[in-house]
Amino acid sequence: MKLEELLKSEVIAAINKLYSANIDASIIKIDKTPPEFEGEFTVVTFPFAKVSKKSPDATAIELGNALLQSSNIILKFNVVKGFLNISFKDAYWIDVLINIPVKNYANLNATGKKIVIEYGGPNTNKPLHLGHVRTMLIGYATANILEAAGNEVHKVNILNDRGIAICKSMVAYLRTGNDKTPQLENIKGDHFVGNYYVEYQKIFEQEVGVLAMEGIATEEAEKKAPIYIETVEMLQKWEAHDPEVLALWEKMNNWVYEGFNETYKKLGVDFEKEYKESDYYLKGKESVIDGLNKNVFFKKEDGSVWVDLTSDGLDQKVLLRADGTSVYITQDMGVAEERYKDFAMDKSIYVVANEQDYHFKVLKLVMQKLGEPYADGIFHLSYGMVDLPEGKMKSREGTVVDADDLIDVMITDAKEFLEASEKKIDIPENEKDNLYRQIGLSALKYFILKVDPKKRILFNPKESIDLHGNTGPFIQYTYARIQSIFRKLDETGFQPKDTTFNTLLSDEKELIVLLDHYPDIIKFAAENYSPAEVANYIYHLAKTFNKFYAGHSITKAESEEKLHLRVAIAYRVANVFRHGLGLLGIECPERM
RNA sequence: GGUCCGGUAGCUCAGUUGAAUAGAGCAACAGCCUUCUAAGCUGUGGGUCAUUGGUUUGAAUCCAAUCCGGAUCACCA
Repeated sequence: MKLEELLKSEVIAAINKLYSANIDASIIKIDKTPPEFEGEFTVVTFPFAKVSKKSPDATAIELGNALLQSSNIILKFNVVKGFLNISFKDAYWIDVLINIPVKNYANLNATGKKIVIEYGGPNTNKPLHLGHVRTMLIGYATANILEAAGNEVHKVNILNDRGIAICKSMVAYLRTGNDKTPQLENIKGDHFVGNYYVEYQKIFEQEVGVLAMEGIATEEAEKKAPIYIETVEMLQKWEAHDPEVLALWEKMNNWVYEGFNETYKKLGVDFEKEYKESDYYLKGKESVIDGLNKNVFFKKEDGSVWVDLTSDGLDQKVLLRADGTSVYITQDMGVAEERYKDFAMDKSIYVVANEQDYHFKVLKLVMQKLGEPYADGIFHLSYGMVDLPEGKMKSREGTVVDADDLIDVMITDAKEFLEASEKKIDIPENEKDNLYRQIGLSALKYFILKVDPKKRILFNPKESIDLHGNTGPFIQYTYARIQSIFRKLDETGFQPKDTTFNTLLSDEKELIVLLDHYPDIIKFAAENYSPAEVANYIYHLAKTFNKFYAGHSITKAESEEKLHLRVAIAYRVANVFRHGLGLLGIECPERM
């Protein structure tokens, strides 16, 4: 953005000289010139018409001439309907190009800020699904982007490991499990435990059906089903620290964690620390009592503790039940407190679906009322739900897209595509599986990350994700083409060097202008917590490079100087692909 | 009902601190491989930016109202 700042100050000076008027930098609007017009940057001159007392066109021409006089990097300008399009000298852009570092480009200066970002948040009674995949991909990519933008970032997970749900799996296992284990059955641990959750539902419905035939109303039957009663008892025993129940709970949760870890690894996400709800759900109580003492919470006659948020436009919320046990928000208070002890963060980002918008508003307000130092830094990165063609995913109806299945399908599809293509990929047999994995995952990750997190996603499992157009594989492919050029050049003993380039074609200049933007894109993506910004930029860069590639040869450039110029461009474009895709958690195959 | 989020091409999405003729991809059609990887490139067709009104030199973008979709408003998590 250096150039735009420079241009702004020149505009201010020129307006002052021309019209003896002082204008504020904030009214100057400088855009990237759209491709259909000549120039690289455009100054919008409508706001100056007031001080020039002339038409925007006349003002633009006078301003353009003044800038041409005062600046030594402006080559020429043209005016269209009040828009002043400015072209800079090729020498300027070549200077920009060679000053783009080939290493650590777009790693911005340290901000000194510490950020904790939470994503994942699985329940331990069943395997991960597409919704978790979206959280994890958004969380992981956002963490990378924030880090590149100069922040100290800590990635954490929260495991919802207690409560009625896991007890359902436990009860069903006791009834029908016969001491089986995931190892014996050769099933991934989380799926193994999830199967008993499904089993619970089956038994439950059966028992409710039997009671219904005895003439009991459904609502009542659901509470009288023997397996439900057993589950409630199980939960009570868990809360009473019954050793047998605790042992079973731990055993089954550990199976689940083994399964989860496998999925994290496949997906390429990781965590610095995992918080278990069971470790902290009691700790939130201390904060609640603290709030009572500070008079920011109040106690009702029955002993339950509440916070009144009506003056903030919300309702009254319960923080502690009448029997003194915690509710959902109590444990989030406890975890937040613990997290601050661990990291003393300036900002806490929670990557959680938008169905919890209300919850996080409450959490932030409650922490602010308690005067916690990290309260203002709480930010809910709210993402839209993932829909299927037939509507919302529903575990009860079995329409949930399983994370492991999805990853496998993507990789298999990539494999089938490559095997069916006539192209001979010149890679060793033992590296092929890795390539299929890289491509399949890239299709999945890019598909999810290119969409603004706020928006809902429509996912159609029947149409396997595309590998053409605005996709991850398209960008990988563009990268691989560049690498192929470099391999060819290496064979000829080519040595890159800085020659004195003269002129630029518009396709070349366009690439340099785009490369110059990259650090600003990172900054913008970090400020907006939006991996989609990075994805869209990289796609645009790939598209622009392919246009250039189709029109001009690098290895057979018109001259030695052009060869070196184009190598310098291509090398930096490839670096940005690797860096940008890396932020999204996507790998770059050297050939494909 | 209150609150929040969304509605842009047949489909999936960009564009929303106001700015030129609203852009991509997919799908359809027509071209381009003796030349660095055709997963590519070029072109054609496709739009009441949900609707109406307002602010402005200028509105997909800001404001108001309405319609449609979703979420949420539990001593569930």
